[in-house]
Amino acid sequence: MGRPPCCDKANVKKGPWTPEEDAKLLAFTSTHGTGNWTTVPQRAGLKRCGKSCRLRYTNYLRPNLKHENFTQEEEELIVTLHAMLGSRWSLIANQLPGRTDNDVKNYWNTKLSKKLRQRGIDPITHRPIADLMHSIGALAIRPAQPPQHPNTSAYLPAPLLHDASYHHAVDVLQQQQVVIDADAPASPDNLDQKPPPPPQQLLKWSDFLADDDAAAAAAAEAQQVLGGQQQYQHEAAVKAEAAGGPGWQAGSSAAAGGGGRACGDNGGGVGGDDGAAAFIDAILDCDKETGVDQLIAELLADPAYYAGSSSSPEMDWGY
DNA sequence: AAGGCGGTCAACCGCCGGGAT
DNA sequence: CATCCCGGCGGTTGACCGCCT
Repeated sequence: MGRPPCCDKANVKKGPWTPEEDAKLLAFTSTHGTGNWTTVPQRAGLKRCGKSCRLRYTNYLRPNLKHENFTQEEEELIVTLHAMLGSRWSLIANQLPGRTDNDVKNYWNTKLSKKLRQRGIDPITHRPIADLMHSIGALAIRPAQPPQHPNTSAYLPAPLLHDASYHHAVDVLQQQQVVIDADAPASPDNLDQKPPPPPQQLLKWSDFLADDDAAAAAAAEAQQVLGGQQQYQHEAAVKAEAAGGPGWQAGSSAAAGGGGRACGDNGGGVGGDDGAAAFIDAILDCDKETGVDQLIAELLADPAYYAGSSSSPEMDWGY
């Protein structure tokens, strides 16, 4: 059971907002600010739930919102950030001035994911669908392998980038002596738990597990370094595992970290209202330090990445 | 002209994290 | 430490609109 409703639903208006309601809310917020949304409806003379007021304001009435179409630059940024962060729309929206998380989410669901699919890219993993099908086919002829470790992210998806680039990114990080297990310091026990994958195997499910686990753990490590602003989804994945459910979804964003990060100090702690933006900035900074940003840029510019793209090295979304 | 259908997007719902008490 | 409350988030829904037949 979740929390009880935040307001008396019987006496609350639902559905589309009228211009009068918008005017009331705008007048109230312009004079009183936006604190304590639960009291806003009453004080503003609205028969609305406080959450509804907050949503209406943040998604529609807030100053400096853009209402025009997304630009190509914004599209590219969304795709890049989605590859890195998964469906963490608020973080992505923080990098797009004037856009809300709802805007970005809707645009992704209605436009961008379709474009990616048309290009032969799986919008969830950002991998070529052909690769995924190949992997599925290869898995289908293998005997099932139970998870080797109780805390493994057994259901994490495969790396989101091209395997070669993904593993290159991991190599880069490992060469920098990145600590890849955030939950426990590196130790012989941990090494025992995660033996290196045997070489010369074209595809092995446990290889994905090891890499994803490492990527998720490294992302969590980076998160710790960044000041714990956001609880990384690796934890959620572990929790989901412990609860008996698949942790792949919760861990997907961590795995989407592009090979894990544990960069140095990014200029102190991250906090306050700019925390999320600073978090993204820190990730991007880390990518620059490790060269992952270059990898992503190369991937996005690579026609082969967008399987249907025939010629242009740049992203051409025009249809 | 009208009904079906799909796309878009505003709004709602339920859950979670964190601060306050 | 436990509980309550609030803001925020992501997923989902449903109304609306335009296009097609």
